[in-house]
Amino acid sequence: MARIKDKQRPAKKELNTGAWTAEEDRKLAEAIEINGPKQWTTITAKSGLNRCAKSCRLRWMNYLRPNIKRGNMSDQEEDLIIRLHKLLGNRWSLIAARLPGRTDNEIKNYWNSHLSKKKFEKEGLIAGISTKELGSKIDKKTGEENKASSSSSGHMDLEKTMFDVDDFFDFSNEKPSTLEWVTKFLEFGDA
DNA sequence: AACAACCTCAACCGCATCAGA
DNA sequence: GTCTGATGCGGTTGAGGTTGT
Repeated sequence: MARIKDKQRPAKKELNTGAWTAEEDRKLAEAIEINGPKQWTTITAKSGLNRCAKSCRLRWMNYLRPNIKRGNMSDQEEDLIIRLHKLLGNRWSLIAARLPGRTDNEIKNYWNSHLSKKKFEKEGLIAGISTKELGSKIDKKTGEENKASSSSSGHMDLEKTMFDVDDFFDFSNEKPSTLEWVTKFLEFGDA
């Protein structure tokens, strides 16, 4: 899809922006096959694509990468996202790392369009707020709670009252001990 | 059928962090 | 230690599709 904003933006190096074509996808995939999904500046240069490295990386990560799951989220996946979001907040890449085949962008979009609303509906019912009233509490565009109407989101409360997630554990690697802790946390949520 | 309002999601932007010189 | 380019991440945008009136 072509974006007006991108078309209007002055082209610094006449780079292509906007929606990717099938031909661009093919060129990018070929370049990655040769060079591997690293060194994006090299890939960009060798592919002959008139795109910036950042754009190529994003396209690969969110669309062209093998084993990407497309289509609806399963109930299990949805449940996992909700729990991980409660635990980690908006750390989409970390959440995506626990959902094989899902991208951070996809999870972020899914959260903003589906789950944040569900969350507020649930919380609204508990707090005695009708679904209609929730409309004014939730930002129409993002589905997030309006800052003016509430001081903090659910996960922030958890972080403030219990511990600092950043300090408490590091999800940047795949250590089995870390996974074990998270698994225990999630099992605890089931009980 | 026509229009408006709302929703979805691919893509971009700005910033932070990392790595090498 | 610091500079610079590359990479990664989260927030945001907006075109196109869908649903409601």
